[in-house]
Amino acid sequence: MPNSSPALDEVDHHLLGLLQRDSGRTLRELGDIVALSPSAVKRRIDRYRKHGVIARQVTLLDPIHLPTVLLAVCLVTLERESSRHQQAFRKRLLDATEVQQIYDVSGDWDYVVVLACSGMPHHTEVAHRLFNEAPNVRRYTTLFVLDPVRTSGALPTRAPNT
Amino acid sequence: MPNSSPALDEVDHHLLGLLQRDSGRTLRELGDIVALSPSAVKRRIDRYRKHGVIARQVTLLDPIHLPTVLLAVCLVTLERESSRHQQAFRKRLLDATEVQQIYDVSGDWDYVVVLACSGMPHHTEVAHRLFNEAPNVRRYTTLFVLDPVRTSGALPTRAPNT
DNA sequence: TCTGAAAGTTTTCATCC
DNA sequence: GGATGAAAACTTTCAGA
Repeated sequence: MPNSSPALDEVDHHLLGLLQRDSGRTLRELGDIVALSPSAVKRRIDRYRKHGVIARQVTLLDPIHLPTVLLAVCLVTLERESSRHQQAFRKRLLDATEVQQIYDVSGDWDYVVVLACSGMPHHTEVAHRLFNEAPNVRRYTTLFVLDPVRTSGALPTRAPNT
Repeated sequence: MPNSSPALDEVDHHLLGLLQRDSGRTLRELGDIVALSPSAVKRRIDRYRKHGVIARQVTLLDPIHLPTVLLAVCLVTLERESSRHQQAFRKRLLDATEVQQIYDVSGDWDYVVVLACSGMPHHTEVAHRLFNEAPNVRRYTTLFVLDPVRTSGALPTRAPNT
């Protein structure tokens, strides 16, 4: 069970926004921006980590500079929504390194899955394994990414007018 | 125009994989893993940056710990694919902070757009502004995210069997 | 291009407010 | 919670191979 996070104040929202856009700044730079000492900034960041608000820090690569990368958005509907089958389907996806994103959604489809493969043969193999061979996929369609216009963004840490 | 990247060797693939999963390691830790001195690791990372392979370093938040966040995947088809209208549509999306991801895709839809809003009223307002008020959106559908099973992943830096 | 060491910064931590 | 300052750790740079 995740820790219930204490309320975030203005400085927290500011810091989390800064960190989501660029995690390369030093504690001093962050402190200068939010008017706090480096150690005060550190204590806050340590708290976000402890409470799980911060999941992790990563380096994002530019797909444009990796010409072999073939991104695809797959829309999937399962045969039955029994918990057991859902779990099996999810596990299969989570175990595949090619699966960039998985969203369990409501609406016309059950899942949105973003695949990052190295070329079409790789994609075909992965899609076949994940979707055709799965016992409970009713239907799926693949939208190949022609241009990854934006591939990551920040999450809002609070309500819009707060 | 982006620099054409020189070929990546084994160590490069290894390093880029490590950095994509966790950018918090020190040069020494990375060096221990790939059997290189800290300065050799640094020279390589500097090179990735210079060539644009590394886009940026960011902190990822856990949507589960931001209970107000409402994620949605929107599928959009435009009225006409004229370059001018495409550009206007893209600019609108790129200017909106709520737009997490934008994929220009082939297939049943023209664009896949991931929105991160703070609650349903916010989402409704954003979707209305981006899709209903746009002059060239023929149709769109919204898949609300019930569970963000996985929200980020690494890109493959090379072909699968290389 | 690597290593290893020196110089410069940043992070960490103990202490006090 | 926050500030400060000193110690530890890390990054950066550069000479030498």
